[in-house]
Amino acid sequence: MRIGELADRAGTTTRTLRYYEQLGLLPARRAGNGYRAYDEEDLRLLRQIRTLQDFGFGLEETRPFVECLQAGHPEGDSCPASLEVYRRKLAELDECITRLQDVRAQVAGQFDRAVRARDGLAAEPSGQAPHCELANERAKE
Amino acid sequence: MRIGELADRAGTTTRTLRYYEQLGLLPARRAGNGYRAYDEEDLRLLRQIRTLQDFGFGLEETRPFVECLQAGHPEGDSCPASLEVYRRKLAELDECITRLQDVRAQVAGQFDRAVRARDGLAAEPSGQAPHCELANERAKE
DNA sequence: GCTGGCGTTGACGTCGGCGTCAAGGTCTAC
DNA sequence: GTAGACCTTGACGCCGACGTCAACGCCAGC
Repeated sequence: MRIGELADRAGTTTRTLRYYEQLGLLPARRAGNGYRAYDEEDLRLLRQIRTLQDFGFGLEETRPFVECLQAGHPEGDSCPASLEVYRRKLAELDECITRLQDVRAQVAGQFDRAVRARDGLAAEPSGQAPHCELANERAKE
Repeated sequence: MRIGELADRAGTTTRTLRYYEQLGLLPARRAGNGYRAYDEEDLRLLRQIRTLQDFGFGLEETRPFVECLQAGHPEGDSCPASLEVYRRKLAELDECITRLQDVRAQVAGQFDRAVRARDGLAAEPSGQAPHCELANERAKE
């Protein structure tokens, strides 16, 4: 199977596949003419990558899963390293969700206050600003 | 007040202030020597921007708030355009949170299945992959 | 006058995950 | 033999919000 067909079957593009190869994530054998040659197993690897990406995993995070499959294990998550990535991701998701809920509450508060102010009902002067950390992390220092 | 002092007082950098000016977000008057000159009102504008940024607003989304203050209103969210941004942001947050919770459930499911498989308990062969849309939106088409 | 600490503009680098173009090679069908 | 559908590598573009460097101007104190 050549690159175009694999891309089509996985619902992605040739550019993406070359990029993955460049990262060493999805290496390809070569045919005599220099064309990349893939097989059904590569399609599995690729699908593993895409599935994880759909979950928000970065490409580097998918690497343990791919290597696990390449090592001959039945599933990409049959290896300890993959499970560890799952654990880290779950923690990350929890933190992210918590932060977003926090932000949502703060924004809703600001919104309500602003609407009440607009309606003439001068509530508390709003005190000080909420000063959160928010979604796309600024919680560096 | 010059750019360095304003940056210090707002806890940001001069590069950031020049960038905001470049966007037309925080224009500066000029002293005779070409130095940017700011006053306390600019500090307010800047704090408004930073507060919203901490909530995850993009710079362009802060523009209505800044313009509202510049127009002389008591608060950045005293104007309809700002309230509209609040509304959009709340909807965006809700969607994002929902999606993340969805992803979290799917990842947790995968994790549990993998752990059970590892422990020898061959549960259902896992059927097909979850195939979600996930956090950083891939839900394009 | 000279050092040091401010300021100025301009331009390139960063991060991820590719898109898009350019200039060519390869293979198949007609 | 030639069109056109594939493939190759290389390189630049994009998004947002700045960081960082270069090369220079301005000003205060010694």
